Amino acid sequence: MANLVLTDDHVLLRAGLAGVVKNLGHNVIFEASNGKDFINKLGKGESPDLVLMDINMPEMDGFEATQWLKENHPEIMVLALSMYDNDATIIRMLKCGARGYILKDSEPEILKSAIESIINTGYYYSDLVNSKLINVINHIGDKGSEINNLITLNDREIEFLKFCCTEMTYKEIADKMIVSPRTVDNYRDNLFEKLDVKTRVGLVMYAIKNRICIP
Amino acid sequence: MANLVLTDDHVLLRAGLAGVVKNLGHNVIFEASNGKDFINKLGKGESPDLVLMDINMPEMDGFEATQWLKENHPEIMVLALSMYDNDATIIRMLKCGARGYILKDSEPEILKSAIESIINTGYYYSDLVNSKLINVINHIGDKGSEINNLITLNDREIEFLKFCCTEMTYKEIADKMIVSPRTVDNYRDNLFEKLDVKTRVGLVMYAIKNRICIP
DNA sequence: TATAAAAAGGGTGAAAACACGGTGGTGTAA
DNA sequence: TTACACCACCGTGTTTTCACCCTTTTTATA
Repeated sequence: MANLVLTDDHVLLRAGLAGVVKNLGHNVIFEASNGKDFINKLGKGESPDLVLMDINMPEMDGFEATQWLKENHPEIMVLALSMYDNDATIIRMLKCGARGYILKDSEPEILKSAIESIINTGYYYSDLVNSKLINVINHIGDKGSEINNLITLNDREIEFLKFCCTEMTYKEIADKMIVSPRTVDNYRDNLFEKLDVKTRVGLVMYAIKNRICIP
Repeated sequence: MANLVLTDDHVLLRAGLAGVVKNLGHNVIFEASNGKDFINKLGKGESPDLVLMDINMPEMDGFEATQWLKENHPEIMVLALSMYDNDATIIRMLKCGARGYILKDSEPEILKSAIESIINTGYYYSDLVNSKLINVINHIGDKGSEINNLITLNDREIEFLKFCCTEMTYKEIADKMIVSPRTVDNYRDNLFEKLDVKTRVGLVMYAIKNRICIP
């Protein structure tokens, strides 16, 4: 029996999770609809053992909220709960301090295992996470591997990627970002190299897969 | 009190929905994880009054399943349950026969209203749906409005849109589709006109928004 | 002040975007 | 039947943007 917090912007999913975890004998001390909401509610009253954390949320996403917990309340553990199973998201979430990562279409049985494992051992490494971790190990040092460049996407590049998902030309993007078109060329070419893509469509697909741009 | 079926590929969300609708005094006769699964399970045993239908599902999506119900079991009503609130999706789902459309991040109160309204009156038109419908009315006849072209996307154009979401050049797409590059130019230009976009990125974003391409 | 990183630039060939015209098959209706 | 509209397909161009190759200047930080 543990004290949990649910953080997800989908009320109905939260209601479902609450029901499931209560059936598993755990206690939901509060629910939050995004990272900001979570931080606000934390501190008032009891502190949770474990947070079930959605990733894609408005205001403040799961990455930021988990990172914040790592820095401010390292004793509170996080189980990431996501719709997506792409490498970059999983690795990034683990880097932010998540103790485990499960998909939203998991069976309740998986959720049960994950919660219990994290409460008892501090971690839950599912096959999904393990396979991604192995994948990372196998690709360390690979030129152009996105895994090596996860953290090296700076604010400027993220901003640029968002603009790439619009119908603006690079020249227009340069105007928006108040830099020379040549600089934008550099942003693009660096990202081509980093993300191992060759066209703007490749950039757009990367941005969407990694929720840099929400379509 | 009505007999419901939940169709969604996310087990945890289904569990949540089940809890919520049971609390509302309704009866969940079975759950399905996608359209195909739903059709298979239908017929065995009791027939539902209402189906809570997710849209984006593997195997067979909510559009197809709802269309199938309209043609084969028009007495079974559908409440669409979606993550997304874009015009095209809502209109398409209503065209397929859905009696209402609510977002997954709705409050349980909304779900309650929707279910009761559909059971009692046959329809649930939320503000969301109404605003989209009004939007449609206001844009009927607008040149380039995607609303007028919802159904006129043919198989060839859909196939082309999928290829647009890759890093292939138009020439390579032409080879794949076994037509002349010039024909591909026409596909593209027609879609520019139909979807009111000006660049390939616009096509990609449309394809993703409308689940023609799943990133 | 050495050094790395960010920004800006020049030039080139390929691709994309846009324009205008043409063919053959289909269906509809005067 | 002829005429018309419609659609899928293909051809020849022009202009703009993209993708990729470099170098130089500016800025930041050790």
